[in-house]
Amino acid sequence: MRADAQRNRDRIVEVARTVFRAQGYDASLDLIAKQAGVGAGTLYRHFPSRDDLIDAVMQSWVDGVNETAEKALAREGGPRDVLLGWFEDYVRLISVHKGGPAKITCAMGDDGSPIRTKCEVLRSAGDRVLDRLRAEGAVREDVSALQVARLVGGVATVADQGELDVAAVRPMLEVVADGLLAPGG
Amino acid sequence: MRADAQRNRDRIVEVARTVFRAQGYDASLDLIAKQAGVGAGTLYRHFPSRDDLIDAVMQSWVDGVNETAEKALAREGGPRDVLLGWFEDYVRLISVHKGGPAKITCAMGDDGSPIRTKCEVLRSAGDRVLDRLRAEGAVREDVSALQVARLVGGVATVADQGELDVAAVRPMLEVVADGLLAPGG
DNA sequence: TGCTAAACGGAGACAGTCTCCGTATCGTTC
DNA sequence: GAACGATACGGAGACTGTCTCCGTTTAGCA
Repeated sequence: MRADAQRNRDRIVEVARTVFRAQGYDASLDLIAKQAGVGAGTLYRHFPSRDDLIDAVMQSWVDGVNETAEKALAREGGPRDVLLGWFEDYVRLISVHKGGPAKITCAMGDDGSPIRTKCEVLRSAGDRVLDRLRAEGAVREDVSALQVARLVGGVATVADQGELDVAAVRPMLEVVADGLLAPGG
Repeated sequence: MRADAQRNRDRIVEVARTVFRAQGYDASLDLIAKQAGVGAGTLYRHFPSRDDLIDAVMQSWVDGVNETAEKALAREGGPRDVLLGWFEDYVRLISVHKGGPAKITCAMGDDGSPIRTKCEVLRSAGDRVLDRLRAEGAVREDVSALQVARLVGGVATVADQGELDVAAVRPMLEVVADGLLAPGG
């Protein structure tokens, strides 16, 4: 890639990050282009669709995910605490940007999504946490990690769109956690 | 209201119902106006915001909700079956239109929402089901009916946006049900 | 220094939202 | 049944956002 192209691309992503954070993922792309000091054509050449831009914005964020999963695994306490801790972190992670929970949860399991790679990181992090708990026999076997991600993602989506605070989210996560710890069937 | 105004209003709602069902709640309002044979001004006078129109479209649908709750209460079987039956019906009810789950779940608990009245019907139906199960001591007390509605609504939202089928939704609802039946705390 | 492939950028086509205001219609009153 | 005021209509058009096309510019190589 030519040096000027790289420069422009970087600037677009940087501007998009701030704008998305402030206005959500449906902010005007032309505005982002203008703020980045490039033409609309340049933005669309680098990022043919909105999702492609979102994917780029999320790149740095991904690193935090794995770190968080490690933290969850290292947590003291019983399975319920580990699970709840991870759920809360997970919700926080995917809620960094407004509209994020819906975007991510929706893309999860959709192999054609432009943000697929980001979802995989999240999923494999979730897998690690669940696998450990399953190894301890603490969590029911008949629910896949993908379904857990969707459940918790659903809670996060509702919280995000309804602008609920942490206190309102916690009890819902408890229900999900208890449902997973219960024998089920 | 003048007779011609009433006629136009009715036609707009009828057209909107079909268009929303086919294209989702973000269909073009100008198109709906055109199909109803009225000017854009007429549509916007009757329904200042999109949500006002959605509210009107949902009116007939509300009647089905109470009926469904009665059905759930009359269901044979233990608390788990009653709960799961209601959850599945609930998801089906709010998923009649594409985008419905997010719209409804989001408005739930928001007193200023134009579709507030519709949500209340749903909530009171859910309350009746939960109250009966609580009276039997089958369901934990520390989770409100609103939170249950949000949990199940979250599942429905994810299913709607990710176009999941019933088979994928069922296990998630089971987790929620088991979480509610579990002692918790 | 000159050349060419690569990249730029912004005008403009298109689509959707929403308002404004001149025009038409209803229904009431005499 | 004619006249009138309140009510409602409708569509042009201002505005905003998306996305493309193509003439112009520039980086990087020889």
